[in-house]
Amino acid sequence: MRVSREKAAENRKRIVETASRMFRKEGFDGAGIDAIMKAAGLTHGGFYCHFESKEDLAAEAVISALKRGVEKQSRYETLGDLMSAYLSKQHCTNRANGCAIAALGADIARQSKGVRRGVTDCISDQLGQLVNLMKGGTVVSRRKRAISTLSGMVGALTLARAVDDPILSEEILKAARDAFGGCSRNQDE
Amino acid sequence: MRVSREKAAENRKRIVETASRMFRKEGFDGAGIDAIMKAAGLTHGGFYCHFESKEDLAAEAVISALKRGVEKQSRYETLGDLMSAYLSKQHCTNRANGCAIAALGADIARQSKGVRRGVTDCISDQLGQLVNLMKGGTVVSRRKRAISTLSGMVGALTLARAVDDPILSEEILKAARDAFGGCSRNQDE
DNA sequence: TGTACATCAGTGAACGCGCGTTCACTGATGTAC
DNA sequence: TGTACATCAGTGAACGCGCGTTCACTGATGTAC
Repeated sequence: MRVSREKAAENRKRIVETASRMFRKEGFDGAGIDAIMKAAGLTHGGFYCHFESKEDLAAEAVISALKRGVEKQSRYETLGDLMSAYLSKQHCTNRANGCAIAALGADIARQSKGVRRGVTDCISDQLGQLVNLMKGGTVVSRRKRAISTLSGMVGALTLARAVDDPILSEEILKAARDAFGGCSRNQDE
Repeated sequence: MRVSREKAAENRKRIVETASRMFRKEGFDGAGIDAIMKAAGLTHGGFYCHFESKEDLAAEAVISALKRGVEKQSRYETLGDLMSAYLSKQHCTNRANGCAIAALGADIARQSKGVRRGVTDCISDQLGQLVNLMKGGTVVSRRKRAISTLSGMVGALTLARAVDDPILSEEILKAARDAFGGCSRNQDE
């Protein structure tokens, strides 16, 4: 049966948010439309009232997750605080609500143009924010440090999650926190 | 028809190598058994003469790729050389023959115990090698730098591949080369 | 404001397809005498 | 060394299943008068 425009918009939003979490947890192929719709409290048939295809939803869901991530990141005042949060055991365990780049990793490169364009924009935004957290040095130097810091963040989380041994996993997170959390100052100073 | 034991062993090896490349290029879900066997010059039915399941092959293929990667890495005498190769445009483009961790990324964390155990061992080996390339500082400091360097490598490659814009992609690789390639010396010295 | 009709979000059965896996069969290889 | 038989790597058809997608239908919502 038909629902109000308001309710429909709510449903659509809920589908995107649910998918965003499920894709991060289970991967693009791991989360099916039937499972996503069920988790959003609907039936799979209605999916195509809101989206053209699964690919279409994937683009929206990833961008939604990344935008939220950029927003969350903007709340930290120092690089150290950001790093403690990003490279925490909590973030490492909780894939569904964390960084979409680390959660989807290499699969992003295999996705449609829509997904990749959105990801590119969000990474640019994230780098811009990181540049602002860097202290000292030229703009060029700060930008370089922002890039290597983001690389370290994503890589460390990927490694910490890939590894089977909790001790090694924690060691990776700690080493990366120490290495990248403190390097907001230009080391030439 | 039956083939000689020698030939069968060759075939098996070729399946693992083909799968190793195809998984890295197309992901675990992207490469099907039929396609892998065809690429190896066989038909899909014979697959189960060699492996118990696709999961079984995945574990072997990933470990094979990682071991080859560790071996390749051992040929470099300085961290700078290793970084130039790892963070090259060539490696960024050529996913099929490159680092399995960067190529499969977050999907590894979603794989079976067999895959993850093998990955853990190989990462440990890779870290051990990186420690040897680090100059100056204590063993603890070198180990920490090895971890943050590996994180930076994997993260930078993941980002450079995820991004849609070739200029940003190249910028990421260059920034990471500069940041991590030169940091084999302890910065406290 | 009330009534008649059109719209369309959501339902659930069905479709086609590709996947991992199984199976009866083949025939060259390996083994026993 | 030669012969008879057992083995088993590889073939190709078939199976069952889950997936993304389609479709006829429902009935509350929105609209036109």
